[in-house]
Amino acid sequence: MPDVITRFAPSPTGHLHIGGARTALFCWAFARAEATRRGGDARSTFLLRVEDTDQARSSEQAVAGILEDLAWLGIHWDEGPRVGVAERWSDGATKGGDRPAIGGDPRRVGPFFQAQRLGIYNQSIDWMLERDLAYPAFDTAEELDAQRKAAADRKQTYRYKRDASYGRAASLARLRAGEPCVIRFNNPDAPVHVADAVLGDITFEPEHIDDFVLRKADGFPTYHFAVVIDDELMGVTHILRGQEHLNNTPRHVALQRALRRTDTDQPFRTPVYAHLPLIFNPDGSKMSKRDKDKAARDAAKKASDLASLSAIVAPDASAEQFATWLDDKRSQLPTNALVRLAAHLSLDLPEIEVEDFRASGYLPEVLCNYLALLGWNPGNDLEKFDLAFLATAFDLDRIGKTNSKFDRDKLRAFNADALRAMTPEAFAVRWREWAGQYEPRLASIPDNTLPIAARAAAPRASTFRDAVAQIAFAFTEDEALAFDPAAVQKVLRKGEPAGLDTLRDLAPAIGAIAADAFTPEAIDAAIKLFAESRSLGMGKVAQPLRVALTGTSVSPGLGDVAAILGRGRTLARIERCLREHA
RNA sequence: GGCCCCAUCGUCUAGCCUGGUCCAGGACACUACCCUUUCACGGUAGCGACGCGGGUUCGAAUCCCGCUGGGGUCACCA
Repeated sequence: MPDVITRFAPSPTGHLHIGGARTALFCWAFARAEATRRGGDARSTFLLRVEDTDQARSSEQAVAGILEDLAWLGIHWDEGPRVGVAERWSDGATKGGDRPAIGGDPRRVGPFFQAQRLGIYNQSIDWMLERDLAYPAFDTAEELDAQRKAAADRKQTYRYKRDASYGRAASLARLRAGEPCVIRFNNPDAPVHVADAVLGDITFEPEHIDDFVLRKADGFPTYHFAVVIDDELMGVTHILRGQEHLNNTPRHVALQRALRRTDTDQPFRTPVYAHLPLIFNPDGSKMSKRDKDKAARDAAKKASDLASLSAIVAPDASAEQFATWLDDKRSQLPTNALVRLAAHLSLDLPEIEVEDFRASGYLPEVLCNYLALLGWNPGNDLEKFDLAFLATAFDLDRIGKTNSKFDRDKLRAFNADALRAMTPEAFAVRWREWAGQYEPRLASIPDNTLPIAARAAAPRASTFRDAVAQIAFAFTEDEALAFDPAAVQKVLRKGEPAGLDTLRDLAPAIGAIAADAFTPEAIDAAIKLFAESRSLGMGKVAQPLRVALTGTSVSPGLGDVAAILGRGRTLARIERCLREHA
């Protein structure tokens, strides 16, 4: 059976978008599952190609970020840029030591950066030029704009088409003379049928397909041209991509029909296309980086002191930039400025890119699981599954046609379930690993205490970031702990006996536990014993202690809280509470 | 606006191809109750959808047509 070859072809103009991650996931899963279904000697190849033909917007930094995000998700490519990645998944945590590489070029179809393949594209351009399948065009941007505007004024659709008066010989001469120009496709007037594995057969009439540009004036190929050449040369058999590309497909198919390989003279093959439904925000808008600006802007406008906010964003954004940003919905703040502003406003920025979900403390396997459910399902009630399952069960015929809205609540619920399913020890390992990059405060919790913190936080957290918030009391200096006035009034002052008095009586019982026996179980037992000995309800005893240790009336279990703090800090906080509220 | 795609609970969806087993199943969210030292977790129950109108048929969520609605796309961006 023939091999199955899929590809993910991101444009390195920014971070990996969540929609792109899903496309990559589907491409990866399909190659694996389809090769297995074909059986025999069918191999699967998932390749990664970087479409960096936009010189102005592409960056090496973006490439690195995208590769890193894909690797983090566990979507490993067989061919493509070679990078070292940490091995994950087997035991849930990152392994130290060896960093196996992923990527490479065993079939010698690279390079995988389009900017390094200009010679390849130009060979085909020359081939087409010779046969009048392509031709140079010398229109300026202004001329084209004017023509488009004129067409719009006449309420007509603009379509670039070479007419009979075109002077081919003269144009080729100008091209040879080095005059700047683009190369356009001499598109034959024929209808194009696209057989889409998801959407079915679609016909595009020739009057809607124009003589689009193949090579830009800067010598770089356009997306349409590079994608067709590379998919052929790299042997791609199945193209899975977002539905926004559906209207591009007839161009690609028309090109495939016109082209032959310059090495073997074989005609280009048309791969199987599968256009994926799109993913939107809950309100139906496009998920875009601007959503982060919008959230921050809305919060900033509600804040009272705009001048101080302006100071927060400096030096990443000037005061003028900030002022502009506040009023202009389209303007964007540098990421660093945005992040600091959000932190200052205690605002959670909406996650849009994979990096955002990572920073928030989602598990990569959960993100993949949730993403897989957006536009695909196994056909039954099964919702929780892993990459290994996808690699066998994924198929094109179960991809949906309808666009979906990204439901962050459901993702959070899935992540919360996964966190709760972990042992405290496993949770602690991955929590620590995450915190190394995103939450330095967790370093203050010693290794032997972290599982206790994990156990305390896990049932109350949807993400690692949430989990940190659950033990935030531990990050405050004992003498700096803030007491919630309402809690003090209700828990410490009111009642008979008053909570403060109960706390004073309870303190020695806690203090009686030795430092090396200061475990959650021992602490809970001491509290319970004390309550029983005084014939007091647990609430009467526990709540005053809770306020003393955390400053609030809401927290994880007291045994855990006290154990996280340790004997010394626990007693110090009780002592301070009694002193401050006497 | 032209072209193209889509249409089941608030959301993600199963069912549709191969009409009857669907007064439509699951998940998230929401509500109530139970558990409980707070908050959670957990448990139980509940609320909640076939966009509208025509056909075809003994029978339609399922097939056909129209309408409406939503989305995509119309670059020397990808």
